[in-house]
Amino acid sequence: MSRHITHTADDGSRRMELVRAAARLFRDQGYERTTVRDLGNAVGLQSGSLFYHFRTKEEMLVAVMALGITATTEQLEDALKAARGTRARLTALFHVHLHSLLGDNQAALEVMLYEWHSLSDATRPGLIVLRDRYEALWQQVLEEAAAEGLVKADTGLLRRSLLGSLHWTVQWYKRDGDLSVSELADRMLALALTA
Amino acid sequence: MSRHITHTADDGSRRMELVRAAARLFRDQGYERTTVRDLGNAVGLQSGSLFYHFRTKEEMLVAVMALGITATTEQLEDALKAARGTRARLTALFHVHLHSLLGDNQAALEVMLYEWHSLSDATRPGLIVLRDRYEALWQQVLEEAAAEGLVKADTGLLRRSLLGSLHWTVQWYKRDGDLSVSELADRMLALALTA
DNA sequence: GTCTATAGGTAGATAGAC
DNA sequence: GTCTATCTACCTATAGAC
Repeated sequence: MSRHITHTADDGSRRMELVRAAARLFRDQGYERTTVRDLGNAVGLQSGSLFYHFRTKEEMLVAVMALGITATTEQLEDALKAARGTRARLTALFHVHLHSLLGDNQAALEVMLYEWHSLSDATRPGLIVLRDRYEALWQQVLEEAAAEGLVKADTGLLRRSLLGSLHWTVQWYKRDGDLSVSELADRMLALALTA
Repeated sequence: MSRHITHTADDGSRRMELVRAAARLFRDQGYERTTVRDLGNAVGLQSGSLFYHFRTKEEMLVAVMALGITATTEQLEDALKAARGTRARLTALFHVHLHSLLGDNQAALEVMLYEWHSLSDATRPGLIVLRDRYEALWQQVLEEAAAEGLVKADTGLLRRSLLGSLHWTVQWYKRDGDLSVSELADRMLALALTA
């Protein structure tokens, strides 16, 4: 009765376990190179059994991506509510994003960013909605900051540039180095400030 | 006798034709989803005939990537030589990079940036050398600019942030919009300047 | 829910004729 | 150099037993 449900919430826990395993595999090997046998092994199932939980392999990719962007959006909403003042909200943008991207067991957002071309045309629009909701939070804070002169006024392009900078960190940041994620967030914010 | 040569220069022209077609297909569909039959069709060959020119499909990917980064490096070297003054050299960084990434028939650099995980461990080091040579040019100019107070002093992180911003443009820039590549380069440079 | 077994398709690569 | 033909391997997904 609960087969093939679309939502990504923490239900049956079997499904969620699969999504988390898929996130790590898709990030490390790429979606196409990850086989359903790999996915089964990762959770101790035969490959055929996966299709009780998901209709197709692509449905797993969509679930991973949706998890990545919705979880990050929720974290950002909470952090923004707690932040007092524009400067604190700017800080929240950078910290939440980088921790979601580079923190432990945080593969889902990276998959969301780097596997767009593996999606079919049918599934892309739904994820675009989720992405736009996240970016709208950024846009609001940036406009507020620009009004106070904290950042430059070209906020639309600034949003895209900053998000690009942050997304790219997954390509070079080494967790075992001496730069912590929080330090990195602070230094990247400093680069964006006008003063 | 000239089978399976490694260099990417404009030799036989057949090989180069293949590399250019592969660049477009790899960019549009991704490396894994592009079949050797697709590649053959694109140049009017049967799939088996490709393997006279390249030992493996991956060798084609490496050729595409090497072309993308070396061609861009050469263009940047030329532009930097011609530029008078630090400000002009900064401008060259942004313009060359974005035209190489977003200009007509410029798929190779994008493949270089977004298909790293499709490379085997054996082929990656060679491309890293080429990438580092390109980024070294950026680093030099940024340090020069920082010394003059044109950009912030955290040049290592600045280089990575700016390159991330520029790389990400392929995800949202629309060539048929009203923003030209040159305008975009100028506006992105403006965001990076301290004043 | 998970298993075994396998259908049905397509992938990269090779061999030998021309 | 390119073609035809094909090998071998592996892929996603399904069927039916338990």
